Amino acid sequence: MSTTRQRIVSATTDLFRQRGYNGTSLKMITTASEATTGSLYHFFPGGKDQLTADVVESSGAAYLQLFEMFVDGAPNLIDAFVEFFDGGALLLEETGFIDPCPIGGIAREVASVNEPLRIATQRVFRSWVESATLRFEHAGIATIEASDLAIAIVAIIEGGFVLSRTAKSAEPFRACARQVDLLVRAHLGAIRSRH
Amino acid sequence: MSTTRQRIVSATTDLFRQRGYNGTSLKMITTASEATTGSLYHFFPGGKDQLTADVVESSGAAYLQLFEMFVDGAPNLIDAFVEFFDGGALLLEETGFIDPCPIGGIAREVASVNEPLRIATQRVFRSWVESATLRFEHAGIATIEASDLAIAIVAIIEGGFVLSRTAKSAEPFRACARQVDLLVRAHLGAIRSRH
DNA sequence: GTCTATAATTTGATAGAC
DNA sequence: GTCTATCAAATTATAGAC
Repeated sequence: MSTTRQRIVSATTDLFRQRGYNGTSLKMITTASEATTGSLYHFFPGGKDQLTADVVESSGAAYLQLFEMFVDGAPNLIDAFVEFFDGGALLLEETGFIDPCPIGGIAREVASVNEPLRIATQRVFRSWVESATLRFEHAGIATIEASDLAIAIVAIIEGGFVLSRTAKSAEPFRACARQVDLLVRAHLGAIRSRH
Repeated sequence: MSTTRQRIVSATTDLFRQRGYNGTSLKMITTASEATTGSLYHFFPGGKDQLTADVVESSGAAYLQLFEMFVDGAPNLIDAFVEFFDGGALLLEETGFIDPCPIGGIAREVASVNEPLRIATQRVFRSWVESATLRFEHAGIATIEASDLAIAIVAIIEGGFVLSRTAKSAEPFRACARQVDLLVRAHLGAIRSRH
């Protein structure tokens, strides 16, 4: 069984993935979660923004865990990213190209106009970049290059989602996957060539 | 002198870059452009969405022209992208990290819920990818790889903007620039190694 | 914890005079 | 082409009973 609070967060996450932050009203959220206004404000006295911060935090943590599962469960970095991007492409297709990740969209809408939410999204991106950087370093890539690579991959995932949603096709995201593969190989090749 | 119509489109573009599509009201637009509701609906009988389509189309064309200017004016592809990304990083800093490009944000907000606007953004992205692909082919890169590379670079630009706006720092975008440099070199290097 | 009613404001859009 | 007045609906949020 799911609690009212969980239903609200889950419905909000789904709505944000389809319609974005400003495109989602509290009425849509209470309807989709079968909760009342009273319940929503009981769990989130800070209203829409507090609820949004919760969505950002929980989605961010879930994606971080998913990423680490892929990388730490794969025999090597190359395979890990192939699997990870394959999963993303399938998810896009299976869900009719709604946004796999609500955070980038929220980030874009709030970055210049809502400082608390901007900071919440910044924290999430930083956690992803740090996690990926650490894993690249463990694979032998130097710190600075590892950080650059991690940032670029997060960026290309975010951008790839936008292109694929816009085209209603997973092909752009798959093209991004192939270029990430190339890029990671270039970094790993640079290690071998130093020996 | 600027016409009323131009002021409306320009003000809307700026507001979208700061607050997104759903975050911008017609009231904000008429205030910022010093136009009245009557004027707005005179030039855009289709209302907000027709105005948005105009913003997408004109911004898309402007960026396409800017990109082609950089590439066709540079001695080679590597230099062209270094200059292009440098310009993007400076723009971010100079404008206080508002979105350099309104299209990606609109695309994300409308992709699943507004089919005419989704198609408008799709057309823009396609025009960018086609232009870049053509130029990569002219540099000797095979068609499929050229297309993949073009898509990945558009994605990384969009994603890099999001990361830099979220961090209020141009550093993430500059990290993306360095990885694009590496990636383009990898593709050009693959040509030389075939000779 | 949940419910309904409602406040106060803002939204996109229209009408019709000038 | 521009202006003001106005509409109907939707918005976030609060109050207070249960």
